Amino acid sequence: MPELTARAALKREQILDAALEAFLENGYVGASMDQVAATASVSKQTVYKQFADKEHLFRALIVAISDRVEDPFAEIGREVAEADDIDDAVRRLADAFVGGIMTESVQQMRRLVIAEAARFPDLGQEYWNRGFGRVLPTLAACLERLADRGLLSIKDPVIAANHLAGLLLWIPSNRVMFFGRMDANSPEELAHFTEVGVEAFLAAYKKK
Amino acid sequence: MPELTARAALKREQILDAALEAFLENGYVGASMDQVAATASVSKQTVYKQFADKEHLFRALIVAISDRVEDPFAEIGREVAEADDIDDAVRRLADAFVGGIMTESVQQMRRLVIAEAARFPDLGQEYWNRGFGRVLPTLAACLERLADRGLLSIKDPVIAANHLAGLLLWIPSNRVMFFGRMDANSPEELAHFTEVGVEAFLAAYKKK
DNA sequence: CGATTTGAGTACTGAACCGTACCGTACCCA
DNA sequence: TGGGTACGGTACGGTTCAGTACTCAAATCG
Repeated sequence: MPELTARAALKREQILDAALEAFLENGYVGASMDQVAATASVSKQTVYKQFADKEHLFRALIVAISDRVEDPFAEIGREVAEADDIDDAVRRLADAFVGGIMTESVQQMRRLVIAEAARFPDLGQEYWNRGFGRVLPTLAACLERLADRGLLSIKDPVIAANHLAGLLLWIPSNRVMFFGRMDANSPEELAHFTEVGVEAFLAAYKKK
Repeated sequence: MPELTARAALKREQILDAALEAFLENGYVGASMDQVAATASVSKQTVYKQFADKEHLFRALIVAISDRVEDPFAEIGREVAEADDIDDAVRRLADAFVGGIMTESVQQMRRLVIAEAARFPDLGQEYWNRGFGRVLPTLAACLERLADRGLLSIKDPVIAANHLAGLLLWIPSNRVMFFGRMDANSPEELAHFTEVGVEAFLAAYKKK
């Protein structure tokens, strides 16, 4: 593992930022290494010193981004798991969930990874595992705890977590994916979809 | 509207078939017109006689495919709407729905359109409207009829239809999108996801 | 301060590809 | 049967782009 100098590490960040921009805008094939180097204010020599070729750059980018996905639900999850008002608890969980995922950057990455999943299936796997694969168990654990406390009625916590995600995200996520624009959902619509999703989840999973 | 000779129409079909294959495999930028012509067993001259350029070919392909989406739920929808056993009715609806959508061709097109939605936002719209936009109202109408007959409890039929779709498709569709392979879901898993999705939908929307 | 490394800028090579042009053949219609 | 059109094959011009090479200035280090 070659230790990078501070300067080299900085350049590397610049290159990855530029690569993110280029790949998001034009896809893997459409993005050019010249464009990346120019946007990064760096020479191609420097790019190719850090990354063997275009494919290595792309892989490094996806891995770096998916690593950066910190789990913002760990805290809200722990907190909500001990709440007493189940309606309010699920609602807060849903707000945090939707707020964290229906973001321009997350949705753009989602589209990019999907678009290249046929070319780089292992990267799709990787991104899935480090992204959703990390927040979903947290969500599931939270729901399981609420079930143990007698507030929800759940057979399979992972399925329940997926159902909550599907109820909340199916509509707005599809819109962004197909319409190609983040503003496919107005904030009011997003709030509405979240609300009716929460209601459906509670109707299905709330302890009677 | 220039009338096409039978021969020209045949060639056109061959070209569109080849274009579908090429674009699915390599995306818009990655697919080459030479490849399309070769796969179609046609000269480039013929390709460019029918389609002004690559973009026109792509647009024509997407429109042709989305037009081809006949509504296979109209019949099953009408039939199920008058059923008496609500559990069985929803289950049959779900089977038809999942069976019709979790198909290799549908999922591949879905990925392609999503991948190019940033480049061709209007095509994403078009595909959405002619695809989901046609089957979803059918589903909603069916659910509404079941609600009118006192078997379901539904506020907004379109939302309910979307919730059913989300419960059924969120997991397997995401798998295909990210894993890049259709066999990301075994038939057993697919059946399981469908079953638990139906159960959750019934728990949420069945008339008590 | 001098020597070595780093990197920006740029030019270059080879390949791929879009769109066009040309040629010779097969088919179609009068 | 003969003239014209459609078409397959192929070659070509122009452009883009990945990856390499080279020059020279600037930063780093002994």
